[in-house]
Amino acid sequence: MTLTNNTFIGEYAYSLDSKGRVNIPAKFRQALSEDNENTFVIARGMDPCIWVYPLSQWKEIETNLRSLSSLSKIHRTFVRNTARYASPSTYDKQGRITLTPSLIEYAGLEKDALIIGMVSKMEIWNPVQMDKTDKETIEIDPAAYDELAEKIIV
Amino acid sequence: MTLTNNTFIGEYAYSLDSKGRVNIPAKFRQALSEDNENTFVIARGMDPCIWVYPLSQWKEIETNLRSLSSLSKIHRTFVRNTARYASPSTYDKQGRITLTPSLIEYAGLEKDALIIGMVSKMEIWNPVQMDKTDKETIEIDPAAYDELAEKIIV
DNA sequence: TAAGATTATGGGTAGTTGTGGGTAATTCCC
DNA sequence: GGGAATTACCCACAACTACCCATAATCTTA
Repeated sequence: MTLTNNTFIGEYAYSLDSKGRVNIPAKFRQALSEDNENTFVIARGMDPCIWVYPLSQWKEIETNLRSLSSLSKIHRTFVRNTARYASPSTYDKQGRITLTPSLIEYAGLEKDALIIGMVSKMEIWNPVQMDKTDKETIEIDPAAYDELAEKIIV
Repeated sequence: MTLTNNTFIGEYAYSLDSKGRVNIPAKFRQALSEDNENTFVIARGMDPCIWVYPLSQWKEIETNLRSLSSLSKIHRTFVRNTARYASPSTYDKQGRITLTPSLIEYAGLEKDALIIGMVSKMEIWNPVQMDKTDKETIEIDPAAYDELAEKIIV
């Protein structure tokens, strides 16, 4: 059963091998539309994890980045911080993508990798780090949730 | 895997050899469209680094520079500073371009060279200088940065 | 439940990439 | 115009990466 194109939900536990490869859940691969050419773009997440975009999604981000002028220091910095750690990765015959050493280090990945569907993209976490972040998040400001409630219906 | 034509993302650590040559990442070379004739234009960056444009991209910049009137002192200065240190460089069979001594000095390059994809162009940094600039960036106006982040959904 | 298909994980190999250095051609200067 | 210095082009090697195959575990289907 395939959900909407390029939409990812659910959580999967995989392992990172000695060559820096992780499996992409079969369901996620099936959800990828043809124009992605079996390719994702991996990048630094805002949290200590790796963000994985379908190629088509990333291209939209690139288009937006192109519209920023390098005369502005803030724009330059933003483009640099966004593009710098990003890297395309096509999955192999077995459905694995290769992560860069830089991103593996950033996310603190070791043997285990937790893959989480984030609807338009996915995240790769060290399970230990995920636990830690979960506990911190419990103390989220209720007022902030009220603000969110106005933007989104669940 | 090739992304969009003339689009550069990711970070690569290379070395500058005794002849002033640096490698262009293979992925970047593959992204170059045919009409660039294996040629880049190197120029002074706004930050202490070297900007490397695909030839076709540089030609667009030239067109834009033409539209600036020399009646304005700011325009004159901008055109002069931009054009003055710019120089075309075709990569050799091994994929390396030769940098000019003037630009090497401007960017403070020594043995190590950090190449950063900036979507429409790339930057060459001395890694030490990049670290320093990174730290300064923390003091960037967070409000302005957040505003950008809202315009561009990553 | 059994057989077949799919999925997750490990490892081998050939081709590509990054780096150093050598030689011929060109440019520059006296 | 001749010599020195610089530049452009070529070759070689080591390290790495992408691609391939193999196997075990899991899921699907008849």
